[in-house]
Amino acid sequence: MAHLPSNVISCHFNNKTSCENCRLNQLCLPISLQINEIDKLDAIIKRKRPIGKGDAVFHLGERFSAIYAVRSGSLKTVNVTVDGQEQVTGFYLPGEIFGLDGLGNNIHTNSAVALETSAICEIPFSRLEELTIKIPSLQRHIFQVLGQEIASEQSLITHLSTSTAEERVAALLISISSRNHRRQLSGTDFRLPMSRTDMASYLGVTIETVSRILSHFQKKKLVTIKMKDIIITDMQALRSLAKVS
Amino acid sequence: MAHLPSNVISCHFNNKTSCENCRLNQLCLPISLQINEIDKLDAIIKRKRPIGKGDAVFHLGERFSAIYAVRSGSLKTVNVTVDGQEQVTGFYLPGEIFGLDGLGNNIHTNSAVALETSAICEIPFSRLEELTIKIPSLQRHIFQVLGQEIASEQSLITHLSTSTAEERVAALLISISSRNHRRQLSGTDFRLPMSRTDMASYLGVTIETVSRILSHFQKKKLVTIKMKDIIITDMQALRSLAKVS
DNA sequence: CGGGTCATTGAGTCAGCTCAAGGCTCGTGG
DNA sequence: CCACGAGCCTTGAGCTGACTCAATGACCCG
Repeated sequence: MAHLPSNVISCHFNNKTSCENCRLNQLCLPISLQINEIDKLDAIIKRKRPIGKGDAVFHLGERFSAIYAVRSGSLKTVNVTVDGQEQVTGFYLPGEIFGLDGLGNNIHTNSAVALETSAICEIPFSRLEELTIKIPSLQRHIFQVLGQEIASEQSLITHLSTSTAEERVAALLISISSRNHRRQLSGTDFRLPMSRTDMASYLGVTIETVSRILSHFQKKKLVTIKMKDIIITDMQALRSLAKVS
Repeated sequence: MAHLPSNVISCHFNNKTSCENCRLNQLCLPISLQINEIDKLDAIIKRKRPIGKGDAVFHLGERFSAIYAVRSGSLKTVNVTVDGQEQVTGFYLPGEIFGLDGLGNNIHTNSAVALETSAICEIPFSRLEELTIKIPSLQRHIFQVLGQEIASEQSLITHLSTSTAEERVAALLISISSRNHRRQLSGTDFRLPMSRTDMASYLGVTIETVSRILSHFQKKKLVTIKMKDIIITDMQALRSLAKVS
C-alpha cells in the first residue's frame, strides 16, 4: 500500500478506497450486496479527487451521465428559476446519492455544488444499468433510492405548502440531526454545512427570517447556536415544533 | 367470456383492451417497446373495473405492491400531515403513472383518490422488475419515469418556495393545459378535473385565494371561467405570469 | 324544488417580506 | 501577532400579500 502524502486534502483522498472498506457501505449503494457483487460495483465507480468549496460536480444543462455518492463533506443542488434566481433544492451528506435530477430527460436540471471540501464517488449510469440487470438486488436497491428521493421530495412539498417559517427551520435542523445520527455521529451537537442564505433558499423564506427564528429558538432554550455550530438542547420540543413525530 | 352489463360504468370497461391498441401507448409505459415486448408487458397488467369519484386506488400506509397508469379520468394523490390535514401532492391525467410514492420503503405514503370516474391499469411491481431484467429498454424507461417524477417534484418545490399565489395558479393552469395538449386535446379549452379545494391544497394557498385569483385572471381577460370549465384566452400572458418559458 | 356542497366576494389581521443599519468572524498581509 | 476588510449574520421598523372569518351566491342531485 503506497504511503499517503500528509497534507489535509490528500489524506482524505485515497484511490485505493473501495466500497468494501468504506465506512459508509451500510448507508450507500452496497447495502444490499454480497461481497463479490460489491467488487463488481466497485469496478465501475470512479473516485474523484476531492473538490473544494464552491466547486461544481455538474452544472445545470449538462448531459446526464452518472449518479454520485457523497464520500465526505457535503453538497447542495441548485436550480435557477426563470427570472435568474438561485434556488437550493437539496442538501447531501456522506452516504447519500445525488444527481438523480438528470434521469428524467438526460439533462441535469440542477447544478451540484460543494458546501465544503468534499470527496465524491462517480457511478456512470449506463454501466450501473448493465450491472443492475445482472444483480437484481442492486436493481431493487436503485429503485428504492429513487423511491426515497421521491418520498423525501414529497414530504418537502407538503412542508413548503403547509408549514410556517418556524416549522420549516425546525424541520431542517431535525433532518440534519437525524442524518448525522444515522452516520453514528452526534445528533445533538454538530456543524451546519450550509450558509444562512442556502438554508433560506431551501426553505423558501428570507435570510432575515431564518436568522430571527434561530435567535428565537435560542431564546426559548431549544438550541445553542454559534454561527454554524449548533447544539440541540431540547430535541423533544424542537421535534414537536417541526411537526415530526 | 361473460357478457358485460350495459350500464354506464361498464361501457367504459373492456377487459380486452391491451397496451397495443390503447390510445395512450405513445405516452405510457409501452412507448419504448417493440410489439412482442408490449405483449409481455400486457400480460402482467391488470385492468381494473372503473372506479368512482372519491374512491381510492390505494391508501396511505398500505403495502406497496404495484404502480398504476391512468387509462381515463383523473386522480389526485393525498398526504395527511402530522396534524391531520389533507394535502394534495399530485394530479394524474390519462397516460400518466402514479403510485411511485411507495417505492422507497414499500409503504404508500399517500392515498390515491379518483377525481371522477376513472379507469386505471395496475402493474404489479415485482412482475415489472422481473420483466425489466429481460427488457433493458423497459428498465431504462422505468428509470426515466422515476426521473421525471423527481424532476417534476423538484420544479414544484422551486415553485412553492419562490412563487406568489398568482404565479402558482397560473402555473397549474399551464401545466394542465400542456398535459392536455400532449394527449391531442385542446390546450386552451378544457375542464379542470379538481375542485378549488384540491387546487388550493396542492398549491399551498387557501381556497379563497385561488378563487380571487381566478376571478382576477378573468378580469384581466386571460381566461374565461365557468366553475370547472376554463378557456385560456391569452396563453402568452398566462405563461409569462406562470414564469414558464 | 329544496338542501347541501362548492365557489365567490368583502373586511380586517398578521406572518413574513423589504429596506436599512450595525456587529461578528475569519483570512490575509504587514 | 495584530489590524483590516469583505462577507456573513443579526436586529429593527414599517409594509403588504395572503390568511381568517363571515356572508352570500351558484350549482347539482335526489
